[in-house]
This record gives sequence, C-alpha cells and structure tokens, in this order.
Amino acid sequence: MYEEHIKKSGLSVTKNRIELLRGLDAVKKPITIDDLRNHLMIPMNTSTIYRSLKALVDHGLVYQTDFREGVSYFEFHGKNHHHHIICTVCKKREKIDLCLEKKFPSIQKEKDFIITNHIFELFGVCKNCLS
Amino acid sequence: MYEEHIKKSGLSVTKNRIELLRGLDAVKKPITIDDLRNHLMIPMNTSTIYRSLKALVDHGLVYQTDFREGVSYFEFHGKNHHHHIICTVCKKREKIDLCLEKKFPSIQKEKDFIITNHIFELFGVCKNCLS
DNA sequence: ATACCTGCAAACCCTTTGCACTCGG
DNA sequence: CCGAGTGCAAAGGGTTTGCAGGTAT
Repeated sequence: MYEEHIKKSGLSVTKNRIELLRGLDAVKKPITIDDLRNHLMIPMNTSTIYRSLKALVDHGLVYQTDFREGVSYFEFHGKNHHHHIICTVCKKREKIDLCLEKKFPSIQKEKDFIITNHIFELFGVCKNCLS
Repeated sequence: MYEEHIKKSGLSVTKNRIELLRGLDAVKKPITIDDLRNHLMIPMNTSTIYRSLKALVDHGLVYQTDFREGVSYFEFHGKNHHHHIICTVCKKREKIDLCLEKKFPSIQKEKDFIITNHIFELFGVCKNCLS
C-alpha cells in the first residue's frame, strides 16, 4: 500500500521510505522527527530521515508544518489532515476544521503549478492566557 | 504612526521597534532578518531583532512566514499581505490572491482564541520544472 | 549499468539564552 | 521606581552536506 503510493509519486521504493510512511500513518497526527524515530521499527540514520521526508513532502505524500517551536512537524498525507490554532503564550494547540483544498484547482490552473503540499496554521492567544 | 500601533498592542514603545516596523513597511514584501538589517537606519543587535520581531509577530503587528528555506521571513502587517505558491524545485515564488481572514471571526469565537497571526503557503512544482 | 538512496561524521548557521545594563511608563 | 527591552558573547541544536558504499529499476 505505502509501496504503491511511493511508486506512483515517481520516487524509488525503499524499505526506509515505506517505514517512514508506516510510522507517520500509525501516529495520526503531526510529529517531530525526534518523535518519529521512536515509532520506527528499523534503525534509520538522521540524514536519511531528513532527506527522505523532504522527498516525500515534495511529492505530496507527507505534510510538513511549523508550529514555531523551532522544529518541523510531519504528518501522513491522509484523511486525518487538520490545521491548528496555537496559543503563542502557553503553546496549547487545537485542531480547526477548515477545508482549503477546494480552492487549489483554480490556483493550480491560474499559476501553472502542480500543488503538492501546503502549510496553514493560526496563531493567537487562548482565553486562559489573556491577561 | 508605528508608535501608535505598538502602543495599542500593549508593548513598550522603543526606537528599535519603531525602526523595525518602518524597515519592514518600506520593503513591502516578506524578507529575512539578514535582509532586513540592510534596511535599518540604526544599528541593532541580532538578539534584539529576533526578540523584538517575535514580540511584534505575537501581537499581530508583523507577519512571519516560512518558505522552507531554513529562514523565517517577516512582513509588515498591512494591506500588502499576500500568500504564495512556491516551486520546490526552482524555488520560484508567486503571490496568490486568497483572503482567509473572512473565516477567522467564527474560529476565534468557537475556539475562544484571539487570532493574532497566521501562516499559509502553497508548495508545488511549476510548469518549467515538470520533467 | 546507472541513477538514486543511505550511513557516517562533520559542519552549518539560524536562533536562543544568561547576564548585566539601560530605558520606558 | 520597576518591569520591560537591549547589547554582548556564547551556546544550542535542528538541519544540511560531502563522500563513499549500497540499492532500486
């Protein structure tokens, strides 16, 4: 299954990439590379993780996002994709329901791009942190 | 003018912060801290720039975004705000017209957050780079 | 056979932090 | 006055890169 996804994307199918997808898919939410390593069943070099994830992100198999914590978060590209609203004071993070994909086709056409990935997050202050 | 914005946000009004806003406002597009320094009329320590920008971002006076180049881009929060579509191969970047702000009020209400900032960028492959 | 992928180790460099001093309200 | 902002210098640490060897097609 992961194999097919990778093959369809044009990337070479390797054990590492299959395992990365499996690990991300198992977690069902955005996680850091550091966390991801704890979910991998085979040892994998850090450079390989970075390089493979970048390839998977650029080919649309994995989402990459940024909660302004100084680390990237990665997520399996599946039906579980959410965006978030993050409190910049206490760092609390909540999912929001918002479907942006509807607008992608017209943008692709207008700009002559194939859209493979996106990032969208809101930042603010939660009720508890409002002084 | 910048002074009033800062005051209204609750932050202390200092020469540095006024100058940062002036510099960003003059440029009219997202720039890196490294670039920004070239536009500042007074010398400013790097730590101060980082710390002040973070404060300005968290208070909604400056936008921060990420084009996956390993550096943050900052932009004056004004009428010139755009999102972008970025080619992951040649790094070309084009503005897109898309107004997300319409949806913020209902999210703020539902999640009990005050939204101060957001990030939204699309990634893909441009026509020229499609092999 | 050849282009792509991976491990290792080192470097990179953007960003953060501690501390003492200064400044704003 | 007192909390907030700043400069300096140093460290931090996520991420990238070069190269040699291995793997996919």
